[in-house]
Amino acid sequence: MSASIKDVAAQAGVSVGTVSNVLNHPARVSPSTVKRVQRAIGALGFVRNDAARQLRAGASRTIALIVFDAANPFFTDLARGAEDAASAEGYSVVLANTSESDERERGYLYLFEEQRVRGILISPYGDVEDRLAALKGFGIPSVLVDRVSENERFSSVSVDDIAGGFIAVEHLLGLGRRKIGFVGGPAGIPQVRDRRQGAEKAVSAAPGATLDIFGTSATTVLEGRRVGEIIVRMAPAERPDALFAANDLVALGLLQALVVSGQLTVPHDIAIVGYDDIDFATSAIVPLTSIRQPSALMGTTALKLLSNEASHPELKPQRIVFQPELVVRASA
Amino acid sequence: MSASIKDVAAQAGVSVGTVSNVLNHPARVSPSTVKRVQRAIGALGFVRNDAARQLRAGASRTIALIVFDAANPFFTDLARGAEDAASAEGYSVVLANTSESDERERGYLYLFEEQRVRGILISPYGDVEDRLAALKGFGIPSVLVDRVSENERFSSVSVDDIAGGFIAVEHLLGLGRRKIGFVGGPAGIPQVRDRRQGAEKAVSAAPGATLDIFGTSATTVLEGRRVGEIIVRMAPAERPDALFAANDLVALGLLQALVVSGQLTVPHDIAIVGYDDIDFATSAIVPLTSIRQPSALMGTTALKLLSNEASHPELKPQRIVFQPELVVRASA
DNA sequence: CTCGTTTTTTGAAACGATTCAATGCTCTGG
DNA sequence: CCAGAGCATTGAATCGTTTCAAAAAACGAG
Repeated sequence: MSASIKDVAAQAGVSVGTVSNVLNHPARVSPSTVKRVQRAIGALGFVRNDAARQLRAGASRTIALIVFDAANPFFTDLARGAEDAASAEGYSVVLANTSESDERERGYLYLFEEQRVRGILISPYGDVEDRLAALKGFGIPSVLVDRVSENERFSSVSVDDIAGGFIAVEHLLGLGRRKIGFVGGPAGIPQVRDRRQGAEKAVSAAPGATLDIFGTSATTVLEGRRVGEIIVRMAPAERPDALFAANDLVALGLLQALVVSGQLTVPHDIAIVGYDDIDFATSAIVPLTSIRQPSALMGTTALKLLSNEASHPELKPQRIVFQPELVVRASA
Repeated sequence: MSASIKDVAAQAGVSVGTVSNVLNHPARVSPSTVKRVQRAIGALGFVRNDAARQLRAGASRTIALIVFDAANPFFTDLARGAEDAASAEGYSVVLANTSESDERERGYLYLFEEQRVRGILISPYGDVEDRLAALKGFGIPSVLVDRVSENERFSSVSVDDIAGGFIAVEHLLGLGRRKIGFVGGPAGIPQVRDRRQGAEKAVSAAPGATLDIFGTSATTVLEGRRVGEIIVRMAPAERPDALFAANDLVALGLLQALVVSGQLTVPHDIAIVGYDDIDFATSAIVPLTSIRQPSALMGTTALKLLSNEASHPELKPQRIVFQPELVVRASA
């Protein structure tokens, strides 16, 4: 259908080898030939067939980024960071969204193995480390983002979520709150687990403070709203006076439910702290106090790590941990 | 590095042709052989090399979705719709974000041509129709989303933005507002142009009503905030009493600026209507009145159209237009 | 047991690029 | 004028699949 390197060679009156050299090693070819070949390329509208190139050369210039919630601004920020770094290094990033589905996550890993991508940036949802290890064996490295590798098998770029949970709840305790609620789930997700653990640590250091757990099936606005409605209906004596949400989406959902109820005000009756400090946190009904992660920087860093490992497979996995930061606004 | 079809053939004691048949036309192969080959595949951890497959077979099973702002929830919703439809039809969707850059948009188009994707779903930012037409000539069809084709060259799935702009401003006029401001840009983007045009239509039908234009360099929260600060500083007599924002991100930015100033309340002093009805509109400081687009449905529809054209290239371009819907909340 | 038919399997030829040893040039110094 | 060095170019081999004509095997009917 479209022109091949052979057509270009014929048009320019040279051999296919020369055309390939113009494409890949222009210095090896005389300037006049380069010009002639480029004219032919332009005339025919020739575009390299990446499949053929990859088949022969072995490796592609594409990096896959797999996230479990592409709608979460934290991940879109992270993706932007990764893309910026990628285009600087000559890679392209394609994004895959698994929508919190183990099955889709496996599906995309399989697809990217078929495509022999140069590397994988992943914020894992399910249990995929064994799978990633197998891929590494076949020459496809991965870097985990927003999660550390269970046994140091992979490089990772993450944030100290335990510290994040700790400073969030410490802030609430500092405001005099004692009956803290943690809202988030599923419990299996490391981010959720760590943030909760940090919260527990802070609570156990404060005499008289308690931590109630409100589980969610996903960290979304919808689930936050659902839990918020439950909290609104609780007896005043049992109700928490502060909530720490596993991320800002959940926090926004909680906020909505409380405000809509008309019975509870934030932060007076219930203070709320979120996590991620997404753009929308600022423009919430009650601007959200949140824990900031350097999302774009994490993306950039992860991509650089990956690109490094792609060219030097013998490198030892590196673990990079950023520190989170409390951003105080109106909600707590 | 990884096992090839040849290794599988050797392991199973059959020819490569048979292995290929097991993979692609299992019915042609005897059940016992199928089983033997599958065992070999499992034992070796064989995964098809997509580059080789594509090279020989010509077409891939990947569809590209190119958007200019992946952080905009409207596009993530649309992407989700497209992905759902894609997995139902056996395609995979990879997402590319051009971040409102002509250059990146061209770069991704080139990449996807190199990769010979099966089709392209694009919400164009720059002027790319000629480029897309060339791709179509090479057997790569495209469908435009959230934008119609200038001269019916491509199928498109869009919303009647003129109608959307009209009902937004009509609503503001119905509230008694007369000094309307339109906030959005760049003016070249069709979505912005049409919404503004609809606004103008509504204003010109209302005696005594005026429309001021406040340009932005992008439809982002940041730009909305910038314009909001300008509006706060305007002399009361000159200030609009209602704002229609080109999308919800801009509207949220405006809202932030007005609320932060402490001098103007929404909707009392200034009413605001946004566009897209993103999830976060509900949880805004002042819940946002907005124009809803059926984003996920648009994604699904676009993908089906594309898949159709991929298998029947002779089909005439189709234009599907959805009607927008006013969602009234507190801000107007 | 043979012949014809149907089903299963084979193996070589693509696909379009890259690579690299071999060849063809053009100079330069002696 | 020639040998030798240094560039520029060539063209065949290769990557891992799919495809398809042809061979082989299996089966049934006579």
